[in-house]
Amino acid sequence: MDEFDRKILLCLQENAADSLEAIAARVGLSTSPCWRRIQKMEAQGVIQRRVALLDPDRMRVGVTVFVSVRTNRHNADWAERFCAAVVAIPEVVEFYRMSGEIDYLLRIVVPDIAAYDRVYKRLIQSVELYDVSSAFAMERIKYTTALPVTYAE
Amino acid sequence: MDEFDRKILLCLQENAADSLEAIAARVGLSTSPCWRRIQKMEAQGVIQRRVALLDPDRMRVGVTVFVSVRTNRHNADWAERFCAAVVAIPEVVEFYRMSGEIDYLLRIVVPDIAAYDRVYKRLIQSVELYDVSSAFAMERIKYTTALPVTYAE
DNA sequence: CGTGAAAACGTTATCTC
DNA sequence: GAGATAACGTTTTCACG
Repeated sequence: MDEFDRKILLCLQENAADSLEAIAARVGLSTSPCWRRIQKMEAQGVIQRRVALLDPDRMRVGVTVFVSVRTNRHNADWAERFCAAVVAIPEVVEFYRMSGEIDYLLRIVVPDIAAYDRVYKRLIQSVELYDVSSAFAMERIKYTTALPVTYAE
Repeated sequence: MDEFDRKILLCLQENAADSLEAIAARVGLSTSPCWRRIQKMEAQGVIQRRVALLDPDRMRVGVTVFVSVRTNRHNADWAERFCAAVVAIPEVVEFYRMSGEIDYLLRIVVPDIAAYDRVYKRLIQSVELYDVSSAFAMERIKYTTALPVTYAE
């Protein structure tokens, strides 16, 4: 991956609605090679897909909660049921298995604390959990879907 | 916002590359009213923008680290300098001011632990921090940019 | 890689019912 | 809201330098 590809990815990560012509102009290529590069990166799976980003406040999910989960049930069957239950909750937008003290970390978006409580109850009744702790975000200072392009080979 | 709008948003959050015709067919409208609804939601700012999502592994940023920051400097000047420094780091993809024990939470993406250490050093030399603790994600079980549409009015 | 051009396709806008 | 249509722009493919 060369400088041109990296520039194309920077553009597409910022704004995927731009025309091919506009992208080509910005990266310093003509449309044909620019188009060929985008096709190649889509075929390779570097570019996974294009999505629309919505305004959380206007969608009434302005409250972000990070939920740390600890378990005492370290077996595959439990993990499978827990993961399936969490993935099915639409308010859970991120879900990681962690190293260290905390076993799982969830990011949840809801309109208010009452709505969070309903999600929390759904969570704890899905499977047995050892410890669940919630931390509320007061302010979203940075949120980007754009990955750094500097490490790509 | 009615059921049609919500269905349109579900589609666009999944795949913004689909043609208007395909979206209209899926939500059960003809192209004209579907197009008008999308235009309206873009004008209102409900739909913020369209972006390309890249594969983290192929971009060599497969390692996700959550960094919890505590400070003893609770003044506006410090906060401004800290936020400006963090926002400028491309590896930081999410950055929240939190309630409770932790003052700030960052999500950082890097290729490996050595690269994380370089970001960590950049972070701690930017401003004085009371406590910084890192938690590594072992597995990304769910990650979506799609907000739940059920709360929108 | 670049240019240029043609065909195919999708979008936008308008109008009628 | 549906459906039709026309103008317009973009995407895609191609041949050639």
